[in-house]
Amino acid sequence: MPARAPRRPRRATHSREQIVETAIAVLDREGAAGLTLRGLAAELGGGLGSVYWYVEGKRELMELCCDVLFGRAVDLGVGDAEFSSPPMDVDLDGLPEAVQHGAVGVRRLAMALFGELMAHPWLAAQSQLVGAGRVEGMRFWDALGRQLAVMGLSPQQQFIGSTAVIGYVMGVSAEMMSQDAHADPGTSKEEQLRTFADSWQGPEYEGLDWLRSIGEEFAAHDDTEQFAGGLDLLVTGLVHRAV
Amino acid sequence: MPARAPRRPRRATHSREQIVETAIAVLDREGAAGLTLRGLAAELGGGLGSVYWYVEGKRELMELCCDVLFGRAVDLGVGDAEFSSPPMDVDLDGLPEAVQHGAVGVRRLAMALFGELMAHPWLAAQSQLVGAGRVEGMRFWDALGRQLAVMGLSPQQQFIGSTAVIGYVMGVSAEMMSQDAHADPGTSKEEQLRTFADSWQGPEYEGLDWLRSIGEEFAAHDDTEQFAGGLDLLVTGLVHRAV
DNA sequence: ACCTGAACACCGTTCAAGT
DNA sequence: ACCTGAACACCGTTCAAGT
Repeated sequence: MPARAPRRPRRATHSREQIVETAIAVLDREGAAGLTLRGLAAELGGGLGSVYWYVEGKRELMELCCDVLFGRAVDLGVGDAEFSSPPMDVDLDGLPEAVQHGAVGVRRLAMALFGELMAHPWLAAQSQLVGAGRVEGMRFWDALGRQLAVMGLSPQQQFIGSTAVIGYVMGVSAEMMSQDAHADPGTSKEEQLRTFADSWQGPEYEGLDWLRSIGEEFAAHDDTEQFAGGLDLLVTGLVHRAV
Repeated sequence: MPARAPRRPRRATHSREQIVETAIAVLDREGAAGLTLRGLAAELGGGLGSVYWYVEGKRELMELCCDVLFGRAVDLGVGDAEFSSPPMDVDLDGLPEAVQHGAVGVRRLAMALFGELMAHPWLAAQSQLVGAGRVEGMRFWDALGRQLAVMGLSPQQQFIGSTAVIGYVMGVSAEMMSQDAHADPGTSKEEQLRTFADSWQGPEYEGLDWLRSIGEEFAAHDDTEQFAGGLDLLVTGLVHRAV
C-alpha cells in the first residue's frame, strides 16, 4: 500500500439560514425526535461544534425553525395569493363591510397557518415556543390582531380573540398531527381512521356511549374540513361580538 | 474499625399508581425536563430498572400521568361541586332549555380542564398525547360530546365542536404556560407582563403597530378571564349552530 | 413475580486546538 | 472569524442476575 498523506479535514462553511433550512428538512423527514445536532452537522458536511457558532443550542434552533414557518404563514395569509380552503360557514349577510372583511382576513390567516402545520407535522407540538417573542411569530399575531381591529372589536376583545384563534389553530393541529403519529405507517388514512373508530367499541370504553356513537363521523371526516368547521365557530363568536 | 456485613440492598416495592403519582409530583416540582427515570427511581427509593416492570417506558409514563389529570378534570366537570369561574359571556335568553344546559355543561368541563392545566403547568405542552386513546382522556371527550348532543347539534357538529373545544383548551393553555416558563423567576406576575409588553416597543418589532397597541391590554390581563373569554366565543358559535 | 444496577447506545454542550 | 472533534455529563433502555 502506498503511503497516504493524512486526510486534512475540509472546513465546511455555514450560514444561519442554511442551518435552519437543513434542520427543517430533517424535521420534515424524521420528525422532532429525529433531529440531532450530530445528524444535522453530518447533513451539513461539517463538524458538530460549528453549529454552535450560529445558534445558542438546540432550543434556539427549534425556535428559529418554527419562526421561519410562521413567517411563511403570514406572507401567505396577508397576501392576495389564492389558496384553497373550505367555504366559510359564517353568516355575514347584512353586516357592515368592515366586519365582513375582518372576518375573512382572520379566517385566511388561520387557514394559512394551518397549511404550514399540515405541511410540517412536527410543528404543531412546538406551541410551547410560540410565546418566545420571535419576530415572525409576532408578525403573525400582529396581522391577526389587525383584522380584529378592523372588525371594530374593543382592545380587550382584540386581545382575547387573537390569542383564542392562535391557540385554537395550534391546539387542534397538535391533536390531528399526533393522531397521525400514533397510527402505524403503511396503512392508508382511511384504514387508520377505521381502526381508531373500531377500537372505541372495545370493552375498555364501556359506558362511553357518545364516544361509540361518534365513530362513524370520525371515520368519514376530513382534517381540513374539521379544522375549518371549528374555526368558523370561533369566527361566528367574533362576529357576534362585533355587532 | 469493626467489620461490617456488606449492605444488602433493600428491595423497594412499588405499584403502578404510586409510580404515576410520584412522577406527577416530580413534574409539578421540576417541570417536564426535570423528570428522569433515574431521579424517579431514587424518589421511590428503588432501582432504576424496576420502573420498567410497571410501565413500558418514559413515553407511557407520561401518557399515564396526563390521563390521571384528565380523569380529575372529568370528575370535577361532570359533578355538581362548586368551583369558581368567570361569569359566562354568552347570550342564552329565550333559547330552549336543552341548549342552555348543554352550553353550560360544555363551559363547565372546559373550565375544569383548564384548572388542571393551570395546576400542572407541564401538562398543556403534552397535547401530543391526547389522541393516544387513554381511557380518562376518552371519558373527557365523551362527557363533552354528550353536552353537544344535548344542545341538539348534528353528529358532524358534535364531532367538530368537541374537538374544537379540546383543541382550544389545550392550545391556549400551552400558550399561557409557555409564557410563564419563558419569564425569569423571582419577578412577580405583574412585572413579567410589564416586561413583555415593554419589549414589544423595541426596534425589532418596528411596523407591528397593532402589537405595540395591545401591550397595555396584555399587561393588565388575567389568564383565567382571557381563557374564559375565548371559550365563550366558541360557545357562542356552538349556540348559534344549535338554533 | 418483582427488583437491582451495570452496561449500552445514544444525547446536548463545552472547549482547547486548529485554520 | 469560523471550524473541528474529543471529552464530559448526562439520558432512556436492556438484561442477566438476584430474591
